[in-house]
Amino acid sequence: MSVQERKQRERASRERLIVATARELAEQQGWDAVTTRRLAERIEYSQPVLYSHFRGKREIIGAVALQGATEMAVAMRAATAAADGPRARVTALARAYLAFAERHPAVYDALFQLDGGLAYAREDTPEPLKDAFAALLECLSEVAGDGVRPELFTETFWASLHGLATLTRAGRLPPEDTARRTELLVNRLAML
Amino acid sequence: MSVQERKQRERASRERLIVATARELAEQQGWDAVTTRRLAERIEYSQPVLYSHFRGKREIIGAVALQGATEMAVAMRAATAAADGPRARVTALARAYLAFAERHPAVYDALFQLDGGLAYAREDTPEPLKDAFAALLECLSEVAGDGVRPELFTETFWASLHGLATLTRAGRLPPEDTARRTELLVNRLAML
DNA sequence: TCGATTGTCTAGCGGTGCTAGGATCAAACC
DNA sequence: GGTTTGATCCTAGCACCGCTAGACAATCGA
Repeated sequence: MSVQERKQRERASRERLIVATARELAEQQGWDAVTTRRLAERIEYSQPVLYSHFRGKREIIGAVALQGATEMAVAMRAATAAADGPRARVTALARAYLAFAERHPAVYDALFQLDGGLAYAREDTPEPLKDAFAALLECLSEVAGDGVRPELFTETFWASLHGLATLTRAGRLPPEDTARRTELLVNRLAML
Repeated sequence: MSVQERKQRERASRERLIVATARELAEQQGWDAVTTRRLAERIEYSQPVLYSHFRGKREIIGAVALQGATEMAVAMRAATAAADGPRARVTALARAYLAFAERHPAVYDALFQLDGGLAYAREDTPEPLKDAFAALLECLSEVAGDGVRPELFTETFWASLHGLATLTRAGRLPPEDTARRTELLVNRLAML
């Protein structure tokens, strides 16, 4: 029995290696550079091995996205926990969100821009994704304002941050005024 | 001379055909389906002909984006012109923007999601792009509020709409509440 | 009429995601 | 202990991608 268990462990470890390598490659050179050939070479296995762990490239992106969601939730909670009062919390959240997107562009893409084959905003949504949304919700609920469903407010606030993050990174918005735009968003959207 | 002119006309006409066909194909089956081979087949020329008009696929996307920018500017101005008062104008603008993104997803992608090799938010930004932003600016200036640069307000409002549009279309936000989110955005961001 | 130019095509390069089928090797059974 | 069985992994290859070199035909200017 112990032999089988060892093999299972090794298999699980190799799967983690694949995800970590894919993520590393994506952060270094962008997702376009993450080809099955390059990925296979880096983990020192042949291409078909990837397909014994994942259905295809899409699922690998999905795996990176799930990892990223967990980390994002942690980052959001850490940022808000360190802040005092609703206003400071929302500001910290917004800044932390944009910082995460800027510092981990590949993970952010896997989460919100690419197709990782994951279900969002549904009952069968994977737990890490639900939890990342919950982390936003926890902070934003207290500033949603009267008569506005916290979920709806969170979605809207999140979408605004997402727009800022993506347009800035794609060179559609000049990066200098990011802080001022963020401030404007917080001032106007949050009911303090 | 007239022969040369005729040839120039024919060449220009073929270029329009390429852009129109690329756009059509993208609207029907998504940009992934727009391959140089398929595109060449549809216009009934060989692949290299495309490269005598455009440097590559990226430039074709860029051409579709410029077309789209012009149409978007027209659509935004039409929507705001038909509305009475600042509030109605902003609401109309927001709805028209999201409607445009939903009805012309491929054009929207070419404009704001894909790399068409265009410069944004700079001096050398192509005129259609500047004008599309100007169309937003015209409407949003009057609700920017005191002490807020209209350009900065427009960028922020635009980014929020962009976030809503992309997250909704990518299945990250449930589509049912789009109207309510839009309403919330207008109510909070615009100073009426 | 003859070279030069222009326009277009066929064929092919190196790359992509993905898979069929064969080799290898360890565990299980007689 | 030798044989069979099953899991594991790799080589090789498919159809497709963006893009381009080089051959060929048609047209133009002298």
